[in-house]
Amino acid sequence: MKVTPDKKDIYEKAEKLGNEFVISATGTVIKRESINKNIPTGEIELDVNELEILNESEITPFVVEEDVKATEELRLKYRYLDLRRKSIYDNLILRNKVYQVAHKYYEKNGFTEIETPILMKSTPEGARDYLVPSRVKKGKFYALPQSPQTFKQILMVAGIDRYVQICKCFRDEDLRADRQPEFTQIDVEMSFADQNDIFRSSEGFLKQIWKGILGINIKSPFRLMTYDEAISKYGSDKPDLRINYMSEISDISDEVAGSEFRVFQDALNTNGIIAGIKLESINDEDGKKIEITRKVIDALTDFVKKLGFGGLGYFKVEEEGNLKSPISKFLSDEIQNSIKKKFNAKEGETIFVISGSRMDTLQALGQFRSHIADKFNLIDESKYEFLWITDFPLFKYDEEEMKFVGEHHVFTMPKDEFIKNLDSDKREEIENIRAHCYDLVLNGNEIASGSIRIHKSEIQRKVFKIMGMSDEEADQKFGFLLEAFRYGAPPHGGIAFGFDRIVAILCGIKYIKDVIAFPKTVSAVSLMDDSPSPVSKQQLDELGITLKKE
RNA sequence: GGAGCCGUAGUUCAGUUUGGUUAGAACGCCUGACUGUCACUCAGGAGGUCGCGAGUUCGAGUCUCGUCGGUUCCGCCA
Repeated sequence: MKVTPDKKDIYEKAEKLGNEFVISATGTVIKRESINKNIPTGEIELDVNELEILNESEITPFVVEEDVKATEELRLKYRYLDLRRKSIYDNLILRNKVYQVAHKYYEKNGFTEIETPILMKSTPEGARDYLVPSRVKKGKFYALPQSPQTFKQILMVAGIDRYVQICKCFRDEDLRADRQPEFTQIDVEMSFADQNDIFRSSEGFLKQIWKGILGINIKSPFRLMTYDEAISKYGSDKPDLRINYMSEISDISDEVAGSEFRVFQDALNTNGIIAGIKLESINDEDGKKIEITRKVIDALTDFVKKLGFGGLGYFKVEEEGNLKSPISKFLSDEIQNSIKKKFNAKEGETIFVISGSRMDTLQALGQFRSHIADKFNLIDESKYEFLWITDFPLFKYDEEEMKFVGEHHVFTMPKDEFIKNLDSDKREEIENIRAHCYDLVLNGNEIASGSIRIHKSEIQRKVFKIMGMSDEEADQKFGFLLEAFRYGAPPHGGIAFGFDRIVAILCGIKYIKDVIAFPKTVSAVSLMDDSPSPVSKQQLDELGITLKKE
């Protein structure tokens, strides 16, 4: 804008303008005398002949600028100011585009969007529910849905054979950078669908998103990996396949079985394993070789110690293929050679080894892999690595509660060959049951999860029974679903996408708060409107609620 | 429930290791100068419950304990 002092009234008004004022200016667009190519409108300006201040702004609690300096706390309290920043605004615009792709894609493929209730029955399985007291039925409560799971299954029974909904889900659990107490899912369910039908449909959806929003053609079908393979090779059920210069995990229990090394013997004697992962020779940004020094090893040892391991074994492969390691003196040449062979280890590479119970060891190596990848920048950020993880266990044994709990959710169909194990009372046979259950992983993030569902009440009852739920209990909690299955329920299955996480990845950010207009803090508080908040005694009385004194 | 980090002008931070005079800087804000700025510049100025509460001490922003808030991770999240 150009305002010269000869236009006295306007000049004086313009002098009063401050940051975040809302104004209306009228004038002639003219070419700038001094062109500034750094700003979009840098070649023109407005020669103002009318200026009106529509609304003034007080001094803002923080300066609204792209490179924001304020803490997250302040930004959340004054969310409307933070949302004025282009980067946050752009995230919401992108989010909107993903909604539109979802509506169009599923509409085009014959899906019907149907809303399911927000006030529903509390289901005790899974996450903690957010509860809503009933005024009319005092002492009774609704729950906010953890997901519309039971309703969408009922819709299948009702003959709505393709359902979709972009819906809010609520889980009263502790939060993380990628977890909010309320979050958005794209919830999908199809009748007469097998796993492949769900996969093809979901891949088509994600292709549309990536094409429409990033202009990237992603390849499909996506890679498949069973849960067991993911755990044994990557120590995680959501491996990040963008990591370079690191080998898969190898179990070397057989190779070192004959060694005298106490730590290894202890692991084997307690039914554990010895496993490791290899770091290839790597360079820093200047192309200089990164040495795995004593200092580096010490830091990595601290890392595995924090995970509950006694220590970290390592072998540095030197020239002529010798293994340099504090523990090589315990290992015969033969054993050392077989380790080298197992990892196909070459000069300049380092093999890291830990031992313990199988699952703990593999998962620790999985975390170790991510940790190294972060530390040495081994992640190829240009890639989008989609991966289906399939064949999850149906149950896992909860040592604390001394009972089986659903690994995915309780409505998941076991794979055919394991149906007979539902009648077993052996822990191992129950744990071996694999389910028609799948997660979609992108760059190490779980972005969707689903399963083929149980559509027969007798199988559902068996599953409930294994989880320690009697028929009476099952009827009380899920009777409506079991009953529905008695009236010709079609086979069905579905998936739910983590909408916030997908949008965050598309925006290239790690934290889902910045793709949500009004997010909550890690203690589930909304700093802007200060919720949750106390309510009046009258409100509580109407609900028949008395607060306990602390 | 557990662990780590953070909390000092309006804002972002330094100062805390090793307690010691009047708690500093930058940006922002206010006043003035400047007829071409666009991270303006220049001169001047205001602005502090060092999150809160106890304790130790002659003396606490600094040490101890507790507490509140933010954040990251573990547990948890069918």
